[in-house]
Amino acid sequence: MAHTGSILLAPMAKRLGRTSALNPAECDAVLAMPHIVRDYEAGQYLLREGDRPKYCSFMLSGFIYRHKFVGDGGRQIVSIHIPGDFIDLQNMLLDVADHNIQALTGATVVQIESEVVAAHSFAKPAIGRAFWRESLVEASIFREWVANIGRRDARSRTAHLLCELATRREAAGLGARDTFELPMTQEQLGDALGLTAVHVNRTLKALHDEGLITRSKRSVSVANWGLLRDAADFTSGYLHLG
Amino acid sequence: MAHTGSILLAPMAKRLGRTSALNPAECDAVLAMPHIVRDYEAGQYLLREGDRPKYCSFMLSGFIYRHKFVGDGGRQIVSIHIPGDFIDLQNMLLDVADHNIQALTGATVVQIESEVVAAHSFAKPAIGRAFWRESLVEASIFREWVANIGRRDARSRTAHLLCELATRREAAGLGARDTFELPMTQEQLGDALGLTAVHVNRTLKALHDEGLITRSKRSVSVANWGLLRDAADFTSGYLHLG
DNA sequence: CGAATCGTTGATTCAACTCAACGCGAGTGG
DNA sequence: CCACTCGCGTTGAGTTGAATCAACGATTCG
Repeated sequence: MAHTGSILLAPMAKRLGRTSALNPAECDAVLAMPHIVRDYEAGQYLLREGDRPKYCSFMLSGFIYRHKFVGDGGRQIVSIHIPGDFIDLQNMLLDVADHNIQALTGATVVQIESEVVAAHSFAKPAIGRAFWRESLVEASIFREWVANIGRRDARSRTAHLLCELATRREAAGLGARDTFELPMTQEQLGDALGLTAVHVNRTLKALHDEGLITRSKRSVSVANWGLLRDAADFTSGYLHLG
Repeated sequence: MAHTGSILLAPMAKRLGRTSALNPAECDAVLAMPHIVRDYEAGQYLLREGDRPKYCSFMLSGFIYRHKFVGDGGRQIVSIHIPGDFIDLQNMLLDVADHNIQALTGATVVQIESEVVAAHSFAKPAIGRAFWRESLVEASIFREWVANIGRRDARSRTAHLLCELATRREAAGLGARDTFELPMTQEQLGDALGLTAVHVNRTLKALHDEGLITRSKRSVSVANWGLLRDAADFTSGYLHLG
């Protein structure tokens, strides 16, 4: 179902306007982009490595993650997405997907044809800058993940992921950073952190015992932001929020 | 010294045309971009975290790498660049640099003001697509590095880096992939791989003893591409070369 | 020749992995 | 309504891949 001027694109326009100023005409152009809305079930794939993506997706609700498989059967989660994130701007100008995109929970996204995004981007430079910037911020997050996985120990690495998600959630207007739902299994956290599920369990327990976080089922609360941030060696500059 | 239509931009136009078709007018526009040429000495910084970059750089010769420092004094190299690579497209639309850029060897780059690149990108969409695409390919490489560091052991991880550099060198027209200069210290290789210098030494020795590579001083030769590729779990898809 | 940097190797330690068992809650079906 | 399964979390015991610590070679360069 294609819409025009749908209210469903308002969150996307808001996100683009978060760090890139859009004037009313540009904002209207974004809101008028033809799109479809899709719901995914937990575990469902949005895209698989080797596919030729046609759409750019923007998240309205749920959790979605992207991952790559490696030769020995393991896999690495390379990013975790929350409402307000774009999911495959990176595939927009690339023919073949180099990784998988999968719903972590039930999730709703709006999808816009890649060529429509490109057309708008080059028709109105402010829109193009906003989209391009989003893809550059994502690259910055990848760099931080490389550093996080390559050079921090399990405790610091795990704390860093929690700090990042808390900060991104807050920036997306999804609530304060001191309590948030994290519906990932410890297996999935391990795949994101380059650790085993068992070690994630022990690490979370240690963070809990130190009084940095509290846990219940699948949600995490930050008990002491300052201590967690220090443990994580976290600074938010790489998120380019400001 | 600003130039117009300089022969120095020919490699850049060639690179942009490698995967994105540019017609003669677009190609001329690229060649006419005002730019300066700069030489850096080994170890010199092109940009530091926290700086506000003004230029986009394209490499003509040498090796340049980008890295981040972490809290405990360690650092992580997040990318290694060879002639024909763009170095800070990612900083083009971001105000503050989130990492350091440093010359690994003596290096020559052409620098173009970020705003000039942006202006050309939006004036001629084919040029914009080519630049944007370059930044997306770089993001894809970051994703592979996350997976490489997070989920492969030292042997496979090290072999993977060698395969990547060999493949990128060949794609850049710098020579066959079976022998190439790698002027990095083992300390630097460790910082790129998330390993210690000592363990890099042992790992390279093991790859040598297995007959996968040969070494002399600071250069590496691939002795058996098939075996090295298998050890590395390497496939070139993520480089988006074709 | 001396100093400095980098590479090499051995001995030891440790962080994270592996293997294994058990607990627990949510479904599910007899 | 209970027994069963299944997925996930938790914990312990033992192993291992990589780090650490330390010493010594090799090369370059002033």
